[in-house]
Formats: sequence, C-alpha cells, structure tokens
Amino acid sequence: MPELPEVETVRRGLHRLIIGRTISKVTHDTGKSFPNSEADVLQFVVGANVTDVRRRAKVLLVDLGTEYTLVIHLKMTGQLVFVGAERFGAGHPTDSLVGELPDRSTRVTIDFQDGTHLYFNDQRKFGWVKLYPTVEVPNINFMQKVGPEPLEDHFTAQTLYDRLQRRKNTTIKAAILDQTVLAGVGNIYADEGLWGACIHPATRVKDVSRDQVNDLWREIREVMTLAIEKGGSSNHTYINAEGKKGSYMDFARAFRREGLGCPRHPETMIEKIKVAGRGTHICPICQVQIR
DNA sequence: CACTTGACCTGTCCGC
DNA sequence: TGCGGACAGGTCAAGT
Repeated sequence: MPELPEVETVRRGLHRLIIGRTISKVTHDTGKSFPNSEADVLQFVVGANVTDVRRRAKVLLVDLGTEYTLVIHLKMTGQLVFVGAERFGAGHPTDSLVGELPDRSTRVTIDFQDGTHLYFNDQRKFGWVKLYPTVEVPNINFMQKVGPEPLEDHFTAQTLYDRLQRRKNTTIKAAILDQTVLAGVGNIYADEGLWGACIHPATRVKDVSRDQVNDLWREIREVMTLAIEKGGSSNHTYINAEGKKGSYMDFARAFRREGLGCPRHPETMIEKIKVAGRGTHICPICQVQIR
C-alpha cells in the first residue's frame, strides 16, 4: 500500500508516540510476518526500549536500545497503529478509524510496559517485521540496491537522468517504479508525477527528453512534498500510526480520477489504462505517447 | 544484464 | 444470490 509519503507519515507518528517506551511483550503470527525465533525476540526485543524510528525508501526502522532494529515493510496493506492506554479507560479516540484491536488481520502485537500497544495489521500478509542487528541493516540486500531518496538535496535532475540510463528500453513508468532507480515511488505518485510532467507512462525511457526528465524530477519532488504535508493518500486500507487517514487524494490530478475532467482540460476525461502491469491514469491530451 | 511475468495473500467489486 | 475473474498504493524469483 504505502509509498514514501505514507511511510514517512507513519514514521513521524511513531517517532512522536513510541520513542522511550519499553517493550514488555511481543505476540506474532508464525511465518513470514515475523520470521525471527522466539529466543531472539526474548533476548533482543522484550525488555528493550525504543531509541529511534527511521525510514529508508518504503522501509521503517525501529531502533532498540539492545543495538537491534525492527525492520518493517508494509507492502500493500500493512498498517502500524499505536493505541494508548486511555483507550481502555476513557474509550476510543473519537477520530480513530480502527475498531477494537487486535482484529483478524493483526499479525504482530507489541505491548509496552506502560500499557500502550503497537499493532501491525496486514490483510494480505505481504508485509513483514524482521529483527536485525542495527549495524547489519545497511548490509541487507535491499538497502544495498535501493536508489537515492528523492527529497534529499543531493538528488538532482542529473542524478535522476543518470540513474534512468540503466533502464533505457523499458517504459518510463516501470523505470520510476524500480526502487533501484530511485526510492519511494509507487503507483500513485508515479501517475501523479508523470501527469505533472506531461509524459505518457508507456513512453520508452530512451525517448524521454532531457527537459522532460527535468520536469519529472521536479514533479516527483513536489507531489511527494505535498503528499507528506497532507498525511499521505488513503484508500480503504491506509491509515497512519494514530489510525487516521491522509488527504492527498483530495489533491490528486490523475490517480484514480478516471472519468473525471483533467485539471488542465476539464472537457477531457482522465482515462485508465495498463502500463508495466499496473493500473495507470492519464490525460490523453496532455500525455501523448512518443513512438 | 535487462526486461517481463507470475507468485505471494485476502477481500471486494463487477458481470453473467 | 452465486460464482468466476479481475483487481488492489509492492517486491521477488524465475523465465525469456
């Protein structure tokens, strides 16, 4: 589900809500939702306090005082929801969208000593929580391969142009979804960025001009910055650490707007097509495919 | 190596 | 109403 802006929104919430809390108990599914052994969980997680919550690409990193880190990927439908102790005394937070937790999609429950809880819910079970020594995190295969963070200062249009050269013969949409080209772009912000830059998603990378790459670079950064400001985009499965939805979809220009007017040409409707195996939203007037 | 496709899961929606 | 198939905000492994 979540792309960079959604994962960053969850990170900010957790950073505020769980740092300094001490873990008293962990319960989890057997299998890939949390594949570490009970012995490791008892030795390195239970009794540990949370020292930091970081993000790289779409991956969350919850650092523990034991020099171990919980590495978490939400994939399509994962959620991390913090529930305070007051929930069980004064009732539910009125603006939370989650029901009573845990529920049938809860894969991992982390209880804190102060009576608060962190729930990892994941309807489709694609997501996971894995425990690594903190110093080993940079050596994880994904961390070795993943591309630059698009919102960092050193990510320039030239960087994007250079990194796209490794995918010259595929479509521009497939290329920007490739996490080794740049980090954090998923289906929503790919469509939004390509609409902003007036590039048809099925255009081959080699046919995208240098000026178009400049536009795409700027649009990806702008759209992700706005999305973080709005707390991300929400479908029926995405909520943040406090159980609330993001409002970026109120500002979306192409994604999931098929049948509605293009903001640049209100008389022309956004169309839904398939590119790179994914549902793709375009304006047929502004985004003209080359070759 | 680059590229595409299917697999991983569950739930929902849409057409017959 | 029931059922089959497509599809869903992501990555991997395996195939060509």
